[in-house]
Parts: sequence; structure tokens; C-alpha cells
Amino acid sequence: MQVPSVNPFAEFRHECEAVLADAVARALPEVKVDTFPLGKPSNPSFGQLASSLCFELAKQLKQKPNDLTALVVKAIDTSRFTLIEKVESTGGYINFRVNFSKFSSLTLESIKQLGAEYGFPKTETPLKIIVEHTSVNPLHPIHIGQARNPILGDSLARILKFRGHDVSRHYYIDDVGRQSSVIAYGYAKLGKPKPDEKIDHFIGKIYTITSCIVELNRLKRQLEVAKSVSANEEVAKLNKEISEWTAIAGELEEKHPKLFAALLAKIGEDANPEEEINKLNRAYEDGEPNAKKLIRDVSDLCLEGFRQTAKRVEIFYDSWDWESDFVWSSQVSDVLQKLKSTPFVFSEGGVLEFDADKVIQTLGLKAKLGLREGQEVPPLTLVRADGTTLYTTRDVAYTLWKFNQAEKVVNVIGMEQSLAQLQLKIALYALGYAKQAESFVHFAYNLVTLPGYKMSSRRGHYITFDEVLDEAIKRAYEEVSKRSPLLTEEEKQKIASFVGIGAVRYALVDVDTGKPVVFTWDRVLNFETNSAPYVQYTHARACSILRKAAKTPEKPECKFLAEQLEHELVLALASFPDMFIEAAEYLKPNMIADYSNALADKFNTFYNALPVIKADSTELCDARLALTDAIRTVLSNALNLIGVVAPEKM
RNA sequence: GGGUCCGUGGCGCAGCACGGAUAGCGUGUCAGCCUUCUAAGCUGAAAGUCCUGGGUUCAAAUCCCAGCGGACCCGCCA
Repeated sequence: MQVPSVNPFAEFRHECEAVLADAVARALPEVKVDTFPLGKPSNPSFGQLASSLCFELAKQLKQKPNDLTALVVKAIDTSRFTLIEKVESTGGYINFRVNFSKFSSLTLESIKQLGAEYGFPKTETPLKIIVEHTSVNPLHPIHIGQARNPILGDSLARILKFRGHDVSRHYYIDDVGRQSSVIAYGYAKLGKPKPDEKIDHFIGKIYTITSCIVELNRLKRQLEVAKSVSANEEVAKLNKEISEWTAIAGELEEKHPKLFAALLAKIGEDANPEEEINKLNRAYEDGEPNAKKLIRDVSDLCLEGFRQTAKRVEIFYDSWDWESDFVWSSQVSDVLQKLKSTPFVFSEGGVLEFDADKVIQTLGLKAKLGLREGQEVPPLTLVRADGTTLYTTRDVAYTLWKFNQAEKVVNVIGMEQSLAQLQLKIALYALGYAKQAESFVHFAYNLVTLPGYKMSSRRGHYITFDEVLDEAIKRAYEEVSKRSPLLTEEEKQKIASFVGIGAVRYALVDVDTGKPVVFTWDRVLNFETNSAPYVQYTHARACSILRKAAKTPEKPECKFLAEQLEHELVLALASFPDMFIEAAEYLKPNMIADYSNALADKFNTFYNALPVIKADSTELCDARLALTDAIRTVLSNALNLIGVVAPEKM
């Protein structure tokens, strides 16, 4: 046993494993057991760890589990006990009790010595990992439907970093799509105006209005053609679409009359705006200098807005990767050449297709990719008839570039792109990059939706992330003013800021990534139990006690921590490292939020039930102060993993 | 039609990867607790066919199969 220990509970577990293995070997020499799994019993009266080993052995040996546990427990060598207090058998289980006096000292002493480093056992195989996240197209502000991405991505990056990996956070800028040309076209038509608001919000308006006007223009021209050839069904369909877009145009005109009028007039100068946009798009892909400057400038402006938003929630990026760079350099065409030389690419009507299913068959990847027997993966179009590439094709080049500088790639991308991400992975296999394919992770998450309507950036139907943050801070301010009226104005504002932002981060990281989040203000801006403010408040409360006590006991005697509540707290603190390892290995950031809430819960119960400063004896007071200090440290360490501020006062 | 994910008290969720002892938590409802360390807190009560049906197992919310319900995907969009 080492002091300090990065993982006190693991020390106990290892001791139990060794003691159990030894006892089984002596009590039942005829059986061979490889692993001795230990689980946490549902009820603390059964001890801190339990083994159900004898249920399995019972069948093998044709004996009752109870008889076997009795034999094993009898053979246990108590002289090996360090952290174990007692081993007993109940109902077929072998239950291990920890010696709390020693275990509490080990845990509290470790936390005290390691401080901000406590709870983060380093991986034995540190990797260079690229976490790609956010990657919102620079066309409009980040909206709440997209905000779950940076929150999850940033939390993952923090967790992996603390696990000992070399993590780099990348933002992939998709500037090659047609949409980038739409916004650039509208912005240029307006004469590159100076914004009178946050730049990405301004860009977003221009994009939505331009896109709407161009779409209507296109539909109307199509309608003329359809009418001239009397394609009645087509006419009806177009009329329907036109009326939908006309309604959107009406909304936009009402909301932004000046901007709308200006764009309508300017775009009206072009006979065929759609063709202008396509021209711009082609020129950009070809790297024509004017197109390059225009689109890069507009994108840069929008990205500046994103950087400001990200900064508000303490999110930063190590690398901004432009998709266009991969097109202009030969990286995309090189990958295409390589793909073409494999037997998995075929041409159909001038279009290049990638036969993902054939790769699976040929290389026998079915099991590796977790696919079912009869499951087929549809082909992926690599190149259009006009010779231009598609998004996923370019993403293959980008992914290979990432693997040039990292051993593992984690893509934080919505689950709606699961198929494309799978095809990308298969393409890596097809190109002979099996090792990379295996280290390629699509971290999928479900969408954030608004009750009532579908969010659509093209239609301008969205709540921006900035608005959510503003509202969160506003509500937090009201809350602080109500609860702590004596604070100075400056303090209130500071608290409102980290409480509001913490609440949003917590709410978006808390739910299992497989489940959709329906956005409601009440849900996201929760200041009660199971929220960042609750955990933050608990942390501040612990700090307050330590401040008031005005002493840090040198040598607290942990044997005085004899209450059940105190034992549970020590166990929770000691289990933090195990939880962290699991969250890091299985990429489950929501575990961190759950843990911090559970620890806060236990501490608040303790706080209400047992006095710290006014404890019955100085020894007890010292021990409880040490416990409180350890809780403060662990809450802070946990919150840090999900990017939430742990305040000393609120 | 095919695929992926999800289904747990009224509502919102955890637990499921690795099966184990009375299924946790929050909210809402009801009843209480601030001359005492921060009430953004705490205590107690009522509230559950863990979607349904099979199967595997000494043991299933957890694994397998089928079905039902919901979201998303199956584009020469990104």
C-alpha cells in the first residue's frame, strides 16, 4: 500500500482479490479460477465488496453455494489483511468489509497530498488523440441544437487529457459546400457591410435571407419550365414549395425589413442567381484568387463569432482545419486515385461509387464492425458526374491527414451521420489502413430539439447558443440576487456568469448521448438538485465551512469518522478514480456529472445531520474538517472535467 | 422496405458494456425542518407490469430472439 494512492478503492479491491484467490486455492484446490470478480453490494450492510463466485462454482462442484462460501471464508488468511477488516459469507456471497480507520486515512491523506491531481490514474498506453468537435459550418451562429457537440467534445478532450493522453482539439471548417457560396454571394452583393451586432449573428441573417430569395427564384424559374411542358404534377409540387418559401420570406421580411429589401434588390440584378452561386462554388474549389478571398473572408468573420461564443463556455481549439485546403492541395485527388486502384470503386453513368459492402465481404469485416449477418452497407458516391467530390470523399482525405499526426481520432458528430462515418471507416480499411480504421471513433450523440417546431438553420428557425447563455446568466443573476442579496453587484455578476454557464454545460453533458434532449428553458436552466448550480453550491458550502473553521488540522485521526454517512462519503471519494477511468475508457462524460451530483448529495446529507465545526470533540472536528476538505477537492476535480467552475463562494 | 439508436413511478433521468442480494435519483404531490458550519439545502410519505411476449440462466431492467412505439439514416446534400 502506497501513500498517497491515486486510487484508494483499487488498493482495497486488489487486496480482496488476492485474499480471495489465496483462500480459494487452499479451500478448493481442485478448481481453477482465472478471475475473481468483485462487485459492490447493493446494501452497505453486506460490506464494501462482494463476490458471487460460489454461485458459479456450486454448479461445477455440485455443492450448495452456502457450503462453499463457508469453506472459502474459513480458509482466508487474516494475516494478509491491511485494508480489509473482515470477510464473511452471507447467502452464497463472500462479503468483504473495509477497515474504515485505515481506509479513511489512506483516502483523505491521498486527496490532501495529490490535490488537483487526485483521481486521475494515468493510462498505461498514452496516445496522441485528435478530438474533432463543433465543426459548425460558418454560415450562421451556433444554435442550441448544435451546442451539445462542443460541450461533449470539450468534456471528452478534458477527460482524455487527464487520463494521460496527448489530446488535440480540432475544428473542421466545411467551407467547400454550396452553402458557403450562398452566404459569400449575399455578403458580396450587399457590398461587404459592417455588422451592427455580433458578427456570426449578422452573417446568419444574410445567409438565411439570401438562401430564401435564391431558392424562390430557382423554384419560380422551374415552375415556368414545368408549365410550358404542361407537367401538371410537377407544377403542383412546385407551387406547394413556393408557397412554403413565400411564407418564410414573409417572416424574414417582417423581422429584418431593411436587410431583406437590400438583398432582394441586389440579388434581383442577376438573371440567374443560382448560376452565380454555382460559378462561385466552382471557382472556389479551383482555388481562383477572388473566390478564395471572398469565401475565406466571410468564413473567417463567422468563425470569429464562434470563437467568442466558445470562449464564454471555456472552450478552445488547438487547430482549425479548412476543408478547402484538402481540395486545393492534392490530398483529395490523391486519395481518390488510391481508392480507384482498389477493386472497390466502380463507375456508373459517369459517377464514381465506392462499394463499401464489397470491402466488408472481401476483408471479412462484418464481425469487426459489429454488423449483423444479412446487413448490407449501401455504396457511397465519391465523385459527381461533373467531376466534383462529395463531403465524405473529402473527409477521407482529412481523416488520413489526422492520422498522420495522431494515433487515434475521435469525431464528435451527430448520430444522423452514422452511416457516412461507417462508410468512411470502411474506406480506411479499403485503402489498407486497418490500424487507423480501428482507432477511428465516431462519438455519436442524439439531437437537441425544440418542442413545437423543427430547428432549421436554412429557414432561420433556431435559438442561438449565445441567446441561451444570455438567458442562463440573466436567470442566474435573478437567482443570486434573491438568495444572496448582500453580495456586491460585482460578485453577483461574477456568480451569475459561472452559475448560468455551468448550468447549461451540465444540462447538455448530463444525459446519455444516445437519448435526444428536448430543449426547454426549465430543463437547461435548473438551479436545484442535479444541476451544476447544486454541485457548485455544495462546493461553496464546503469552502465556507473550511473558511469559518480557520484551521487545517495537521494530523487528523480518521478513526473518529465512525458514522455511516462519513463512511459513505469516504467510499465515494475513494471510488472517484474508478469512475474516472471508466468515463475515460468508455467515453462517457455524463458519468462525471452523475458522480459529482451524487457526491454533493451525500455531503449535503452529512452537512445537515452532523456538525463539523461544532463537533463534540476537537479530534472529531479535525477529522470532519479533513473530510470536508477532501470533498471540496474532489468536487472541484470532477467539475473541472466537464468544464464547470467550482466556486469558493456563491 | 432495410439499418442504427432509444423505451425504467405523472414528468425528466441513472443503472445495462461486465447478469447477482429490497431497481436508484431529481421533479411534481403531501407532511415537516432556518435565534445552530451557505435553505441553490435537508427529513419523511404516497407513487414502478423496468414497452410486450418468448428464450438462456441457480439468478434477467441488464444477454438472445420476435413484436410494438418513437427519433434518425438509407442523396450526384453536408
